Amino acid sequence: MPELPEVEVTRLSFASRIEGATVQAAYLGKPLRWPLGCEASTLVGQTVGTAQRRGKYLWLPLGGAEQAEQPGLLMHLGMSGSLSFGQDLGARGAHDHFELGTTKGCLRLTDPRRFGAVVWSPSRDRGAAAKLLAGLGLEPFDPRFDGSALHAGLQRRRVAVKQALLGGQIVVGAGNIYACEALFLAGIDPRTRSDRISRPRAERLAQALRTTLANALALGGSTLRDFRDAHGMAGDFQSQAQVYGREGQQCQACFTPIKRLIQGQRSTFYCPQCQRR
DNA sequence: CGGGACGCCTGTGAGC
DNA sequence: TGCTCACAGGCGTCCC
Repeated sequence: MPELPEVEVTRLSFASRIEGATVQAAYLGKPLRWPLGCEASTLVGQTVGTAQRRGKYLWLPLGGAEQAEQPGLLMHLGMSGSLSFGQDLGARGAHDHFELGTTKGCLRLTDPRRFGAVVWSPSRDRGAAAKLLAGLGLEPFDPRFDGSALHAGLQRRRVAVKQALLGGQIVVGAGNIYACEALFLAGIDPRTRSDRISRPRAERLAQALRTTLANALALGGSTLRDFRDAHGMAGDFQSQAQVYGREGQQCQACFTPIKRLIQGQRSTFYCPQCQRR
């Protein structure tokens, strides 16, 4: 589920409401992808800072104001995770595997498949968080991410361009939906070898990726099944998708049937007419 | 090292 | 109705 737009929509939906709260309790349910890495009691009494996003990770600083190196929780929503935040979230369900009770409300991670994670780290730049964030590519809205940076990154790989986008070593944030959509918007066949993408096409792809992600962000992300922001609001981008999940349906630009293929064990959707090598 | 396959875990929908 | 199977938004790890 959660790609960059969903993670950012989630962050925006609770960050300002939880900021400054004091942690009163922490609950751990079934194991997530990795162990928390500290005792639940370590979190109690900590002050929540400003939630940040890096790629598809959220960083929730704990431990007071503006310390140079404050500890915190690195969170990932995996494939099926979502966060909710509120004063009264109701009874815990079978898929609620982490909760942070605070003076301003309860932050709860619901994640049926448990590919998500909540990991304590002594700081964002050291320990577990640093290790998980190392090697991530540029943020798509970072001014340093432009056609030239994308082109250079693609030149260094020789996988299909779709997989280079998904990998996250060049640019972060695109998952299966938005990688497919951005490639459609840029008119590029997803099977094209990344090092064969010309400079002008890389320029177009960089712009297409930003446009796609910004559009999804504005629509509250994509809700294919269970994505909700921390208020419980569903996203609406899925209704705008041009290729994702539309195998056999007509391309809205040229009426050619959308095709599906498998790349790296994942479905890729594309228009064989609009997208060229 | 780059690249590809695998596995983590649960739910859903299709087909029989 | 009930079973089995394929498949699902991510990504670290293990091989070659």
